[in-house]
Amino acid sequence: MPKSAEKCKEIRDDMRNRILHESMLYFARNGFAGTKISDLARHIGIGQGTIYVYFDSKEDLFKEIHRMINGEKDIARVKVLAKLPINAKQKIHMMSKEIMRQLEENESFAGIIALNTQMVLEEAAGNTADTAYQLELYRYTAEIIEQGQREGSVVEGTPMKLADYYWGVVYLYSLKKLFTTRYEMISAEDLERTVLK
Amino acid sequence: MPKSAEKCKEIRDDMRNRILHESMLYFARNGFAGTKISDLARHIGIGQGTIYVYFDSKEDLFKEIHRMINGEKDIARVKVLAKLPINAKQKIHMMSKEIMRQLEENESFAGIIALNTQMVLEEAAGNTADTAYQLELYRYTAEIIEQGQREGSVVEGTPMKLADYYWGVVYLYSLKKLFTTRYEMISAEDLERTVLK
Amino acid sequence: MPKSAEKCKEIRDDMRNRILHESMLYFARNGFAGTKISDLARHIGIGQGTIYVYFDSKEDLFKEIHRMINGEKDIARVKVLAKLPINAKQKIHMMSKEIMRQLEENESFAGIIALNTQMVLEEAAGNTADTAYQLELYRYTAEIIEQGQREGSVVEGTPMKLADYYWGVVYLYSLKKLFTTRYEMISAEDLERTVLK
Amino acid sequence: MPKSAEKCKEIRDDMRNRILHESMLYFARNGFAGTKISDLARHIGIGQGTIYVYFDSKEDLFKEIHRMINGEKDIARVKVLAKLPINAKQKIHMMSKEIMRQLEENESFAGIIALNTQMVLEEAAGNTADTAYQLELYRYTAEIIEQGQREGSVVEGTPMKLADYYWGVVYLYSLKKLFTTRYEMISAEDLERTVLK
DNA sequence: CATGAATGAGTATTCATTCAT
DNA sequence: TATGAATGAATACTCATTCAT
Repeated sequence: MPKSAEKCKEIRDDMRNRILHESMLYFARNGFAGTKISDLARHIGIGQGTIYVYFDSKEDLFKEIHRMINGEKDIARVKVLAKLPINAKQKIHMMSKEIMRQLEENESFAGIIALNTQMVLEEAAGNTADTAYQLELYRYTAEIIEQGQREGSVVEGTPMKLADYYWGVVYLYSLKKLFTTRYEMISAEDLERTVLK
Repeated sequence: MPKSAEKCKEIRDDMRNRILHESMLYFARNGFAGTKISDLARHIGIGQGTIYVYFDSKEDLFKEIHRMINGEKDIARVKVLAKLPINAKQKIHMMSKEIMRQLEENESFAGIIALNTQMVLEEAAGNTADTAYQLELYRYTAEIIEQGQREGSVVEGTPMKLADYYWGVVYLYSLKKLFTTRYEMISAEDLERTVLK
Repeated sequence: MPKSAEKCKEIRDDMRNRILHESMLYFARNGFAGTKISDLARHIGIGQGTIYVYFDSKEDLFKEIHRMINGEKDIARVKVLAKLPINAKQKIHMMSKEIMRQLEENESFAGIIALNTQMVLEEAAGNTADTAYQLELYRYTAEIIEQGQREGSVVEGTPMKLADYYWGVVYLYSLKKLFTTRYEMISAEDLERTVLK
Repeated sequence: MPKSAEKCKEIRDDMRNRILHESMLYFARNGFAGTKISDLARHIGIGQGTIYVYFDSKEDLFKEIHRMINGEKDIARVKVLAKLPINAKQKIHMMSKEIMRQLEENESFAGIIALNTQMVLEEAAGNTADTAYQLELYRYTAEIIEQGQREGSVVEGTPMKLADYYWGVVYLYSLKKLFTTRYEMISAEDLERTVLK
């Protein structure tokens, strides 16, 4: 019965993605050690056992979340941006606008950023494969910054340091979004000021 | 022959402070859930039981750390700064220099900032008493920012939002200091750019 | 396929009662401090964790055992007895026969009496709610004794003191039943002699 | 310096006896497992370490208490009583009076009886040496009971069972004395009724 | 000797994981 | 497949014992 098999696969994928998605925010908020499977399951609204139908272990789930995050193509945008034949200031404008929009509209964005940055911070021994993505993102940003420095629109300093600073602030407001309800979001201009003169 | 009561008290106070201090950095690095008493004790170089001689529970220890942090008087400096008869730009210069210096030299500073900000982020139901301190620090900073806006040296925006942004960046680099060894610290100028025109 | 809710509830109730029952005898024999959860679990034939699925703590389990004991309705029998239109001597005969029979046949009876009396003995600060039950049992016994004194079949003395004495002896032989294997049980007549002329 | 050595020994003995004595009541009340060395030391009013100057371990202390109890000569009295050329009823009268007096006046008596009986109840594996004493006491009492049965003043039944019953009641009121403050003591006559017609 | 701070083996409790239904 | 009751390894906490003062 190919039809039902397909349907089945679809249902499975739906559940898997639901767990993956809901878990991401939960882990981002509570950290790995601070997340209990029982709490997570209740939060998702499924039985504890169900998680183990789709993932081998808590750690496996966590890794899969990271794999999913890294699969996201928001990197592509920055990559494209870096290659465009416009000046750095404009690139930074566009990038900052886009980031603030995502942070506002896309519920998952904050989680993705938070988990990603936490991973980089922790430098979990040898997780080079995962952090590679982050570095790539930073590298493209640094390229833009370097261009800006040549053009005189960006402040002096190691480009990588400045890229790191820029994304650090994005991380900061991802945390705020994840944890608090009452806060005033900074503007794209505030964000840009990390690097622009 | 009973031990001299004074000596005893002194020994107790020393050990208590030692635990409190060493634990702060450990908690800041690993989080509450991620900290095992056995590891913590080994890290401090004492027996597990010793921790329970001085604190009722892991949670109690964590609370006492926060109480200690809040007892710190770095607030006083900002308070004083806010009242000085100089312009806001200078105040922000001084404050930023001081912060970066502390971050560089004082091992505990990063831990204090990190734990404090995490606490604020979590705003765990009714922790109003504890977060009050943070707000005070923010309030004085906001005052300086307001002054700067009147003087034309500080960008537009809600003063509290900008103060929050400023200290957010300090938090960011406290995390870097706590978690990573290889990173380039931003300069006082980079920090100032969050609020200065 | 979710387990049927009914079935679940039933399973849970069964296990809870099993733990409650088996623990009662164990606590009665070994006391609260003398009972290790690990031993208790092995004795019941379940995992240690299972106990914590049904009870919050060792202390909670102990309290629930007492609550269960107090819920027993052996009191009802004495209450009924006290109201019957027969003479006190007969009442005491019947009651004593019944008690000795229970002690012989019902494995739990000794445990119930032992825990109950221990509770009364300890009068743990403010346990008034729990000891109330015991007092009720004593009160009805005292009523019978008073009747017997009017009828001339019961010895002189404060009725409550004599009721206390009577049940004290029941406690005594509950302990023997719980702790020793080689002993000669007293007869209903021996028991009656505590109060009958 | 023989003088000071003597003095020293005396001081040592005083402390040892103090610990032994105070511990007896504490153990009788709380049981072995329920007694913490720290609580016991505070109760006696000495440092925890001091106990270990005089006793090897908690268990050693417990054993020494039993050794002390068994060294008591109240047995002698019953032994003498058993041999006197008077009738059993009188012997039982005298014994009961004496027991109730001790229970009233001698603070330690209740503790001695309680610990002793608990030991017998627990039949601590192979503690035959210790329980032997108890059995001796019971044997003499059983002799008196047997005499009483021949004389017609004592009820029928295995003499050892009746002796056990008699001393069981003494144990019962030792417990009351140890644990409660508000209770009415039974009279010597009440006690006698366990065995007398 | 007397003390009480420090300790770690022992005990209570939690939580990721398994498995019968 | 989905469930949640059961589990025991991991973790928090206690307490008998040691030892420097």
